[in-house]
Amino acid sequence: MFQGPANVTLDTKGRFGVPARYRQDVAEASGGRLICTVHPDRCVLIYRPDDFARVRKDVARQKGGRDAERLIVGYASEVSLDAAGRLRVPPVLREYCDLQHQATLLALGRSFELWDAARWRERALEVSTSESMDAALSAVQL
Amino acid sequence: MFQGPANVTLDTKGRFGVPARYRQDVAEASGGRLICTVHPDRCVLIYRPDDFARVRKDVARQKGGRDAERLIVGYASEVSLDAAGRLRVPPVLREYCDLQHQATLLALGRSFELWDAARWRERALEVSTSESMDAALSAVQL
DNA sequence: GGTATAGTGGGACTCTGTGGGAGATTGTGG
DNA sequence: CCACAATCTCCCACAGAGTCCCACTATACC
Repeated sequence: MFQGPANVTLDTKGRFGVPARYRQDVAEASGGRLICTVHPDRCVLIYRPDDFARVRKDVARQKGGRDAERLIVGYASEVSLDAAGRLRVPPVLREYCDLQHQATLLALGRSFELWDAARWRERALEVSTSESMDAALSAVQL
Repeated sequence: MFQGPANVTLDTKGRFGVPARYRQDVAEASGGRLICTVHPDRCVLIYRPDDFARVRKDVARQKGGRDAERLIVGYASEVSLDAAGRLRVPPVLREYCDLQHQATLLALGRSFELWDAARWRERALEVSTSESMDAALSAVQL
Protein backbone atom coordinates (compact mmCIF):
# COMPACT_ATOMS: atom_id res chain seq x y z
CA MET A 1 0.00 0.00 0.00
CA PHE A 2 1.62 3.19 -1.20
CA GLN A 3 0.97 6.29 0.81
CA GLY A 4 2.42 9.76 1.00
CA PRO A 5 3.61 12.62 -1.16
CA ALA A 6 7.10 13.49 -2.31
CA ASN A 7 8.80 16.28 -4.15
CA VAL A 8 11.04 14.77 -6.79
CA THR A 9 13.21 16.22 -9.51
CA LEU A 10 13.41 15.04 -13.08
CA ASP A 11 16.98 15.17 -14.32
CA THR A 12 17.98 16.01 -17.86
CA LYS A 13 17.35 12.40 -18.86
CA GLY A 14 13.81 12.43 -17.55
CA ARG A 15 14.52 10.25 -14.56
CA PHE A 16 13.25 10.67 -11.00
CA GLY A 17 14.10 8.82 -7.83
CA VAL A 18 11.30 6.74 -6.33
CA PRO A 19 11.17 7.49 -2.60
CA ALA A 20 13.10 4.79 -0.82
CA ARG A 21 10.13 3.69 1.26
CA TYR A 22 8.34 2.37 -1.85
CA ARG A 23 11.24 0.66 -3.55
CA GLN A 24 11.10 -2.57 -1.66
CA ASP A 25 7.40 -3.01 -2.43
CA VAL A 26 7.83 -2.18 -6.09
CA ALA A 27 10.79 -4.45 -6.45
CA GLU A 28 9.21 -7.52 -4.91
CA ALA A 29 5.72 -7.01 -6.28
CA SER A 30 6.76 -6.89 -9.89
CA GLY A 31 10.50 -7.19 -10.17
CA GLY A 32 10.91 -3.45 -10.37
CA ARG A 33 8.77 -3.15 -13.49
CA LEU A 34 5.92 -0.69 -13.66
CA ILE A 35 3.52 0.72 -16.24
CA CYS A 36 3.33 4.47 -16.87
CA THR A 37 0.49 6.12 -18.71
CA VAL A 38 -1.30 9.48 -18.65
CA HIS A 39 -4.47 10.80 -17.07
CA PRO A 40 -6.61 13.38 -18.92
CA ASP A 41 -5.88 15.76 -16.05
CA ARG A 42 -2.37 15.74 -17.48
CA CYS A 43 -0.51 13.81 -14.88
CA VAL A 44 1.41 10.58 -15.28
CA LEU A 45 -0.21 7.47 -13.78
CA ILE A 46 2.04 4.69 -12.52
CA TYR A 47 0.72 1.17 -11.87
CA ARG A 48 1.99 -2.26 -11.13
CA PRO A 49 1.68 -4.34 -14.30
CA ASP A 50 -1.06 -6.61 -12.98
CA ASP A 51 -3.09 -3.65 -11.77
CA PHE A 52 -2.73 -1.93 -15.10
CA ALA A 53 -4.09 -5.00 -16.85
CA ARG A 54 -7.31 -4.43 -14.90
CA VAL A 55 -7.37 -0.75 -15.78
CA ARG A 56 -6.87 -1.55 -19.43
CA LYS A 57 -9.77 -3.95 -19.40
CA ASP A 58 -12.05 -1.51 -17.63
CA VAL A 59 -11.21 1.25 -20.07
CA ALA A 60 -11.86 -1.00 -23.05
CA ARG A 61 -15.24 -2.03 -21.69
CA GLN A 62 -16.46 1.57 -21.45
CA LYS A 63 -17.76 1.94 -24.99
CA GLY A 64 -17.78 5.44 -26.39
CA GLY A 65 -14.63 6.36 -24.59
CA ARG A 66 -12.38 5.74 -27.54
CA ASP A 67 -10.39 8.86 -26.80
CA ALA A 68 -9.93 7.75 -23.24
CA GLU A 69 -8.62 4.46 -24.55
CA ARG A 70 -6.26 6.25 -26.90
CA LEU A 71 -4.80 8.12 -23.98
CA ILE A 72 -4.73 5.57 -21.24
CA VAL A 73 -3.93 2.48 -23.24
CA GLY A 74 -2.13 4.21 -26.08
CA TYR A 75 0.31 5.98 -23.83
CA ALA A 76 1.07 3.00 -21.61
CA SER A 77 4.77 2.30 -21.36
CA GLU A 78 6.69 -0.23 -19.35
CA VAL A 79 9.44 1.25 -17.21
CA SER A 80 11.72 -0.26 -14.62
CA LEU A 81 13.75 0.83 -11.64
CA ASP A 82 17.43 1.37 -12.30
CA ALA A 83 20.13 0.45 -9.80
CA ALA A 84 19.66 3.77 -8.01
CA GLY A 85 15.91 3.28 -7.63
CA ARG A 86 14.92 5.70 -10.38
CA LEU A 87 12.30 5.56 -13.12
CA ARG A 88 12.70 7.10 -16.55
CA VAL A 89 9.50 8.73 -17.81
CA PRO A 90 9.24 8.38 -21.62
CA PRO A 91 9.48 11.70 -23.49
CA VAL A 92 5.97 11.55 -24.94
CA LEU A 93 4.41 11.28 -21.50
CA ARG A 94 6.58 14.06 -20.15
CA GLU A 95 5.45 16.32 -22.95
CA TYR A 96 1.77 15.57 -22.53
CA CYS A 97 1.92 16.24 -18.81
CA ASP A 98 4.13 19.29 -19.18
CA LEU A 99 6.63 17.83 -16.76
CA GLN A 100 9.49 20.20 -16.11
CA HIS A 101 12.36 19.87 -13.69
CA GLN A 102 10.37 19.85 -10.44
CA ALA A 103 7.60 17.32 -9.95
CA THR A 104 5.28 16.05 -7.22
CA LEU A 105 4.65 12.35 -6.70
CA LEU A 106 1.39 11.35 -5.00
CA ALA A 107 1.00 7.82 -3.73
CA LEU A 108 -2.65 6.75 -3.94
CA GLY A 109 -2.79 3.32 -2.39
CA ARG A 110 -2.05 1.01 -5.28
CA SER A 111 -0.91 3.58 -7.82
CA PHE A 112 1.04 6.79 -8.17
CA GLU A 113 0.42 10.09 -9.87
CA LEU A 114 3.26 12.28 -11.06
CA TRP A 115 2.55 15.98 -11.61
CA ASP A 116 4.60 18.90 -12.72
CA ALA A 117 5.19 20.67 -9.42
CA ALA A 118 3.93 24.07 -10.55
CA ARG A 119 0.79 22.69 -12.17
CA TRP A 120 -0.04 20.62 -9.12
CA ARG A 121 0.52 23.49 -6.74
CA GLU A 122 -1.98 25.61 -8.62
CA ARG A 123 -4.48 22.81 -8.80
CA ALA A 124 -4.14 21.88 -5.15
CA LEU A 125 -4.93 25.40 -4.06
CA GLU A 126 -7.92 25.59 -6.41
CA VAL A 127 -9.27 22.34 -5.08
CA SER A 128 -10.05 23.86 -1.74
CA THR A 129 -12.62 26.15 -3.30
CA SER A 130 -14.47 23.57 -5.38
CA GLU A 131 -17.86 22.41 -4.26
CA SER A 132 -17.12 18.77 -5.03
CA MET A 133 -14.85 19.02 -2.06
CA ASP A 134 -17.64 19.44 0.43
CA ALA A 135 -18.69 15.83 0.26
CA ALA A 136 -15.16 14.68 0.81
CA LEU A 137 -14.76 16.95 3.76
CA SER A 138 -17.51 15.26 5.64
CA ALA A 139 -15.33 12.19 5.46
CA VAL A 140 -12.49 13.68 7.43
CA GLN A 141 -14.70 13.96 10.48
CA LEU A 142 -14.74 11.00 12.77
CA MET B 1 -10.16 11.75 23.74
CA PHE B 2 -7.90 14.64 22.88
CA GLN B 3 -8.93 18.05 24.06
CA GLY B 4 -7.34 21.44 24.33
CA PRO B 5 -5.30 23.80 22.19
CA ALA B 6 -1.57 24.35 22.31
CA ASN B 7 0.92 26.71 20.84
CA VAL B 8 3.83 24.73 19.54
CA THR B 9 7.00 25.63 17.70
CA LEU B 10 8.38 23.91 14.66
CA ASP B 11 12.16 23.74 14.77
CA THR B 12 14.41 24.01 11.74
CA LYS B 13 13.89 20.34 11.01
CA GLY B 14 10.11 20.62 10.99
CA ARG B 15 9.55 18.93 14.33
CA PHE B 16 7.16 19.94 17.09
CA GLY B 17 6.67 18.56 20.57
CA VAL B 18 3.35 16.85 21.20
CA PRO B 19 1.92 18.20 24.47
CA ALA B 20 2.78 15.75 27.20
CA ARG B 21 -0.83 15.12 28.16
CA TYR B 22 -1.46 13.41 24.80
CA ARG B 23 1.67 11.34 24.56
CA GLN B 24 0.57 8.47 26.71
CA ASP B 25 -2.62 8.03 24.69
CA VAL B 26 -0.82 8.22 21.38
CA ALA B 27 1.87 5.83 22.47
CA GLU B 28 -0.42 3.09 23.73
CA ALA B 29 -3.11 3.47 21.07
CA SER B 30 -0.79 2.94 18.15
CA GLY B 31 2.77 2.49 19.31
CA GLY B 32 3.51 6.16 18.78
CA ARG B 33 2.63 6.04 15.10
CA LEU B 34 0.24 8.55 13.55
CA ILE B 35 -0.96 9.57 10.11
CA CYS B 36 -0.61 13.16 8.93
CA THR B 37 -2.43 14.54 5.94
CA VAL B 38 -3.78 17.91 4.82
CA HIS B 39 -7.16 19.60 4.81
CA PRO B 40 -8.11 21.88 1.88
CA ASP B 41 -8.28 24.72 4.38
CA ARG B 42 -4.53 24.29 4.48
CA CYS B 43 -3.98 22.80 7.87
CA VAL B 44 -2.37 19.48 8.74
CA LEU B 45 -4.72 16.74 9.97
CA ILE B 46 -3.35 14.17 12.38
CA TYR B 47 -5.11 10.84 12.98
CA ARG B 48 -4.49 7.55 14.65
CA PRO B 49 -3.79 4.98 11.92
CA ASP B 50 -7.01 3.03 12.42
CA ASP B 51 -9.09 6.18 12.34
CA PHE B 52 -7.38 7.31 9.17
CA ALA B 53 -8.19 4.00 7.50
CA ARG B 54 -11.86 4.93 7.92
CA VAL B 55 -11.32 8.39 6.52
CA ARG B 56 -9.49 6.96 3.54
CA LYS B 57 -12.35 4.60 2.78
CA ASP B 58 -14.93 7.36 3.07
CA VAL B 59 -12.99 9.62 0.74
CA ALA B 60 -12.55 6.85 -1.81
CA ARG B 61 -16.26 6.10 -1.78
CA GLN B 62 -17.13 9.68 -2.79
CA LYS B 63 -16.96 9.21 -6.54
CA GLY B 64 -16.07 12.27 -8.57
CA GLY B 65 -13.82 13.57 -5.92
CA ARG B 66 -10.54 12.51 -7.42
CA ASP B 67 -8.93 15.77 -6.39
CA ALA B 68 -10.11 15.26 -2.86
CA GLU B 69 -8.50 11.85 -2.88
CA ARG B 70 -5.31 13.31 -4.30
CA LEU B 71 -5.09 15.66 -1.36
CA ILE B 72 -6.29 13.62 1.54
CA VAL B 73 -4.97 10.20 0.57
CA GLY B 74 -2.09 11.42 -1.56
CA TYR B 75 -0.69 13.54 1.20
CA ALA B 76 -1.09 10.96 3.96
CA SER B 77 2.20 10.20 5.65
CA GLU B 78 3.05 7.98 8.54
CA VAL B 79 4.96 9.75 11.28
CA SER B 80 6.05 8.60 14.70
CA LEU B 81 7.00 10.10 18.02
CA ASP B 82 10.73 10.40 18.60
CA ALA B 83 12.36 9.76 21.96
CA ALA B 84 11.55 13.31 23.05
CA GLY B 85 7.87 13.03 22.13
CA ARG B 86 8.11 15.06 18.92
CA LEU B 87 6.60 14.59 15.48
CA ARG B 88 8.31 15.57 12.25
CA VAL B 89 5.90 17.02 9.67
CA PRO B 90 6.99 16.02 6.14
CA PRO B 91 8.17 18.94 3.97
CA VAL B 92 5.40 18.66 1.38
CA LEU B 93 2.72 19.02 4.05
CA ARG B 94 4.50 21.94 5.67
CA GLU B 95 4.68 23.69 2.33
CA TYR B 96 1.04 23.18 1.48
CA CYS B 97 -0.09 24.44 4.87
CA ASP B 98 2.39 27.29 4.90
CA LEU B 99 3.68 26.21 8.28
CA GLN B 100 6.29 28.58 9.64
CA HIS B 101 8.01 28.59 13.00
CA GLN B 102 4.99 29.15 15.21
CA ALA B 103 2.02 26.82 14.97
CA THR B 104 -1.23 26.09 16.77
CA LEU B 105 -2.34 22.57 17.58
CA LEU B 106 -6.08 22.05 17.99
CA ALA B 107 -7.24 18.83 19.61
CA LEU B 108 -10.61 17.75 18.16
CA GLY B 109 -11.55 14.67 20.09
CA ARG B 110 -10.06 11.85 18.06
CA SER B 111 -7.87 13.93 15.78
CA PHE B 112 -5.68 17.01 15.71
CA GLU B 113 -5.33 19.96 13.42
CA LEU B 114 -2.07 21.83 13.08
CA TRP B 115 -2.17 25.38 11.73
CA ASP B 116 0.41 27.98 11.06
CA ALA B 117 -0.09 30.29 14.02
CA ALA B 118 -0.52 33.45 11.98
CA ARG B 119 -2.95 31.89 9.51
CA TRP B 120 -5.03 30.43 12.30
CA ARG B 121 -5.18 33.71 14.16
CA GLU B 122 -6.59 35.42 11.05
CA ARG B 123 -9.02 32.66 10.36
CA ALA B 124 -10.28 32.43 13.91
CA LEU B 125 -11.21 36.09 13.70
CA GLU B 126 -12.84 35.72 10.28
CA VAL B 127 -14.94 32.79 11.35
CA SER B 128 -16.97 34.91 13.70
CA THR B 129 -18.41 36.82 10.76
CA SER B 130 -19.37 33.91 8.51
CA GLU B 131 -22.99 32.91 8.23
CA SER B 132 -22.18 29.18 8.22
CA MET B 133 -21.29 29.78 11.81
CA ASP B 134 -24.84 30.56 12.82
CA ALA B 135 -25.99 26.99 12.82
CA ALA B 136 -23.08 25.94 14.95
CA LEU B 137 -23.73 28.74 17.35
CA SER B 138 -27.19 27.52 18.16
CA ALA B 139 -25.48 24.40 19.39
CA VAL B 140 -23.58 26.18 22.10
CA GLN B 141 -26.79 26.93 23.91
CA LEU B 142 -27.93 24.36 26.38
C1' DG C 1 15.21 24.57 47.42
C1' DG C 2 15.78 20.26 45.04
C1' DT C 3 14.26 17.01 41.76
C1' DA C 4 11.94 15.37 37.90
C1' DT C 5 9.85 16.24 33.65
C1' DA C 6 8.70 18.97 29.51
C1' DG C 7 10.30 21.69 25.82
C1' DT C 8 13.88 22.89 22.70
C1' DG C 9 18.22 22.90 20.28
C1' DG C 10 21.87 20.86 17.85
C1' DG C 11 25.71 17.34 16.56
C1' DA C 12 26.94 13.38 13.80
C1' DC C 13 26.28 9.40 11.20
C1' DT C 14 23.65 7.14 7.59
C1' DC C 15 21.33 6.80 3.50
C1' DT C 16 18.70 8.86 0.02
C1' DG C 17 18.45 11.87 -3.80
C1' DT C 18 20.58 13.68 -7.75
C1' DG C 19 24.01 14.51 -11.27
C1' DG C 20 27.09 13.12 -14.79
C1' DG C 21 30.23 9.95 -17.65
C1' DA C 22 31.18 6.07 -20.80
C1' DG C 23 30.00 2.16 -23.29
C1' DA C 24 26.28 -0.30 -25.79
C1' DT C 25 22.46 -0.04 -28.88
C1' DT C 26 19.15 1.60 -31.93
C1' DG C 27 17.65 4.49 -35.70
C1' DT C 28 18.61 7.25 -39.82
C1' DG C 29 20.69 8.67 -44.01
C1' DG C 30 23.84 8.00 -47.53
C1' DC D 1 25.02 -2.42 -46.49
C1' DC D 2 27.77 0.73 -43.97
C1' DA D 3 28.65 4.91 -41.22
C1' DC D 4 27.32 8.28 -38.22
C1' DA D 5 24.54 10.30 -34.71
C1' DA D 6 21.42 10.28 -31.12
C1' DT D 7 19.58 7.80 -27.43
C1' DC D 8 19.47 4.52 -23.77
C1' DT D 9 21.57 1.83 -19.97
C1' DC D 10 24.63 1.01 -16.51
C1' DC D 11 27.94 2.73 -13.46
C1' DC D 12 30.17 5.74 -10.09
C1' DA D 13 30.30 9.86 -7.07
C1' DC D 14 28.96 13.52 -4.12
C1' DA D 15 26.02 16.66 -1.51
C1' DG D 16 22.08 17.26 1.29
C1' DA D 17 18.46 15.62 4.03
C1' DG D 18 16.75 12.43 7.50
C1' DT D 19 17.35 9.95 11.80
C1' DC D 20 19.07 8.99 16.08
C1' DC D 21 21.28 10.74 20.13
C1' DC D 22 22.63 13.64 23.66
C1' DA D 23 22.44 18.06 26.18
C1' DC D 24 20.73 22.16 28.15
C1' DT D 25 17.10 25.26 30.11
C1' DA D 26 12.80 26.39 32.26
C1' DT D 27 8.95 25.10 34.75
C1' DA D 28 6.16 22.62 37.91
C1' DC D 29 5.75 19.86 41.74
C1' DC D 30 7.25 17.87 45.91
